[in-house]
Amino acid sequence: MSEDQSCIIHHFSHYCSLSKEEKELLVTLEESPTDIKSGALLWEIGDSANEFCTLKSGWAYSYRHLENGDRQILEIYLPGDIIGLREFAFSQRLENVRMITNGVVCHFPHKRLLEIFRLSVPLTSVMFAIASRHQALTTERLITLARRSARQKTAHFLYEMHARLSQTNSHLDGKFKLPLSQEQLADILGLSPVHVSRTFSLLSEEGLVYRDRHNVTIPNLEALAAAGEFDECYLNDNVRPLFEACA
Amino acid sequence: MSEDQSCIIHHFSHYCSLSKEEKELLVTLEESPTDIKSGALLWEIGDSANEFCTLKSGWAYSYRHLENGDRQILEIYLPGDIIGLREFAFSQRLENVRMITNGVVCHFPHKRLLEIFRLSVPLTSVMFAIASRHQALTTERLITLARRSARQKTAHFLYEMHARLSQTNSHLDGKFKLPLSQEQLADILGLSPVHVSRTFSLLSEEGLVYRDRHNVTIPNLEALAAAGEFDECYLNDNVRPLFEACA
DNA sequence: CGATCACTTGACTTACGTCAAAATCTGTGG
DNA sequence: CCACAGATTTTGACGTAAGTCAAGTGATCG
Repeated sequence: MSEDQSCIIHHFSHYCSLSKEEKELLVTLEESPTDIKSGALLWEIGDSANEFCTLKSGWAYSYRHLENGDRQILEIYLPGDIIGLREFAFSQRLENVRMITNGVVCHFPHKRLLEIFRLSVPLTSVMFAIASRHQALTTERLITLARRSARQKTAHFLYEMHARLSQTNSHLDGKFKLPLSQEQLADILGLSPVHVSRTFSLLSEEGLVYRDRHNVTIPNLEALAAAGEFDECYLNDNVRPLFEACA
Repeated sequence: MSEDQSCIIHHFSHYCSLSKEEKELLVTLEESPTDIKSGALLWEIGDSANEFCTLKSGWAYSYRHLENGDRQILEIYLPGDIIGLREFAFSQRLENVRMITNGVVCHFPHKRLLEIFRLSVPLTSVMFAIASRHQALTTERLITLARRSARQKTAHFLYEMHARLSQTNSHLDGKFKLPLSQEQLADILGLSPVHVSRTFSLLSEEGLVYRDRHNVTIPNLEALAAAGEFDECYLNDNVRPLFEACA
């Protein structure tokens, strides 16, 4: 596998420029890529947790069921993301993970992370930075879910997806494919499916978001960011150069 | 400063037994303890982020303001907690942090963390484990805030506080001091202050929680856990031994 | 002993949920 | 190319948890 094809290297390079050795170390995390079908489970709550996955292609999501049968989707994973970081401290899975589309994942055991710790301070720092960025993302979503209106939640989510996709796919230009049903959107946003439908209608009337099946068009990104009170800071802008760590 | 007084060592020991050298390394993180008054800001959003704090004593909380003036409290910090992990990847603070009570904090620069990365794989693992446990906590709160009723939110929060306090203070036995106003509770739980008041009345009528000023009494912990749909897993039970890392 | 602050209680409003029916899309086989 | 079945999505009527406003009741403190 060439380094250029590795989306994990692409992901890491975002934080810090990497030496050849570090790249080689990372490439080993993406051995044995496995095809996986849309709708398939990667793992379930309670499964033993001793590995991470990198998502080479496709979308996935993690979720939990509540006692009343509601489902909360916790995270949407996009190509290049690492799945399962959350459970490094635990012996069991704390959440279910399921593929949204067909995709390819690579498994690597937690032990490999310890090797990284041993071999490269820069990569360790990047892993830590990724975890902390992840945390920032979750926090932002927490604020949105706890406090904001359906309109703001939806705008915020769509803007976030666009922003995250832009990172790897530079010329989206306000258009992207969102392979999620409204029921799934409801489970992400903490709304009912019918209210998601109404909210999309509203956003469309306002000219903020047009949607045809799974194709989303955002004519004015700034307007949508404003509608969702989206705070740029937490995603990219201030990602720390970490040059001290890498130098 | 003796090692026995160090609450950071106590905190870390929870994850993994530490060698003498590692303890010494940790103790250096708690140099220069600083008194800090109730209500004082540790930092504000936008401040440059180049250090963590350990909280030796007292309570603190992090928060953000929304555009409509609402405030969301993101995290309550208890003695032994590390504040500011979230911002390791960022150059600026993403949230405000304020003391709830008088307390003592110790500052240590991000660079020290890189030293830890360099010097000790076990400590690096523990740092990572702490970050991942933190993430688990935030995720659980996200689910609660997004999906559950005021009664469940309140029960969940109180149970969580009790559980976290029990970790360092073994014989609480259902009684503890909660130095938070109902307005602050509202800002944590995503409710209005008046609804917090009503919810406490309800919990009290149900015999689940009694409260006199800032003193909370929980006669039946299991009943409260059930009311809040509290899932033990995510806090302690499954914290990974990490022996492989330490051995 | 007022003055200020935190909490409680009640009346009314609102955003979102629920239920159920209608409309639309998707795919399959004839 | 059409017909039909099963999902999704939309629309409408109605219910409810929690918000808002405002007045009242305690605490705490100079």
